[in-house]
Amino acid sequence: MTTTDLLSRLRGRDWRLSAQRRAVAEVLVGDHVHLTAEEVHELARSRLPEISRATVYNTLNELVAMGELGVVDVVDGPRRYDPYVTAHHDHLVCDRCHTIRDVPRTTALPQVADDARGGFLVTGVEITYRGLCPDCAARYGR
Amino acid sequence: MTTTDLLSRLRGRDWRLSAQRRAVAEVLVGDHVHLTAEEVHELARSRLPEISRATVYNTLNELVAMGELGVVDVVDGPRRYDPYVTAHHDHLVCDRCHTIRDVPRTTALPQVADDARGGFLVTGVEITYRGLCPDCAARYGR
DNA sequence: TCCTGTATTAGAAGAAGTCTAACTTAGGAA
DNA sequence: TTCCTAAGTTAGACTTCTTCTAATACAGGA
Repeated sequence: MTTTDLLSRLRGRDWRLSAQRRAVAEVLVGDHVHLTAEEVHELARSRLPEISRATVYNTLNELVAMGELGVVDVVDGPRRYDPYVTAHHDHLVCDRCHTIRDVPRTTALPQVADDARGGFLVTGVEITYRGLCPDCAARYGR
Repeated sequence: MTTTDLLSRLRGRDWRLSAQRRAVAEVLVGDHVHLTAEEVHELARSRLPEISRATVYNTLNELVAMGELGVVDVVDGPRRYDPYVTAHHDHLVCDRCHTIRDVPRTTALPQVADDARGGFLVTGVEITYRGLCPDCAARYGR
């Protein structure tokens, strides 16, 4: 297993690693983690009780801008942050409880036909599968 | 051209078509329209000045639940509503100005591998291409 | 040590959407 | 007609999530 975690990647960056930023980065560990800002704050607080909400948001936004953190939008509810940016993957989202599951991207990357692109510069593709997670499917689905 | 517009589709439904609901539906016309709730309210107001925000939101939510209206989430900024639900298509979203462009879905539908699905019931797939629209690419891109 | 720019903080403010309670309306029953 | 009921509408309060602001703290270089 050679996945480089967020914290080690950040050491190689020209980015001041304060105690607060470290606390945020330490919490964003694992390949299948999709935390809300609130959850990150909660967890970071257990390492550094005085860390503020604004700092958590600032840090998350910076990490996203640096490309070190992904964002998953589940339509309902708050944004989720995904530290697993080292391999392309897609998301299964439960329409009921908003659980997210990672799925490897096996299909060939979809392409936009040249004539449909109309001058648009395409830099990325997101595939989101929607449906019901096992729990919600058992409870409400068929 | 045989695209059935939203309003005609609604006539075939068991759904009371009040003046307010009609105003909302009349505004959601066209195959490449992605309005925010605020924009729908604004336009509906020009037909029915006393229509309230709550009614616009209620109506939009009902139409979405009925499957007669699509939702596009652009991560930043408000949700957009897309009356073009009669043909599968995907979206190109500008990361800077949040413009949306429809693209026909030409690729085969991506599939989730059985072993990655893990009991998840998949009901739909959304493909979102991200990048810069022509205007923003000219201004900021390379 | 001083200086400068970056980070952090609490709390206010903003944006988007939902909820509440009162009011209106339409249609059916008596 | 008059009454009744259920559905629809309304203004405005409220929630939730995120960003902004202004004050303060801090770190590293001159």
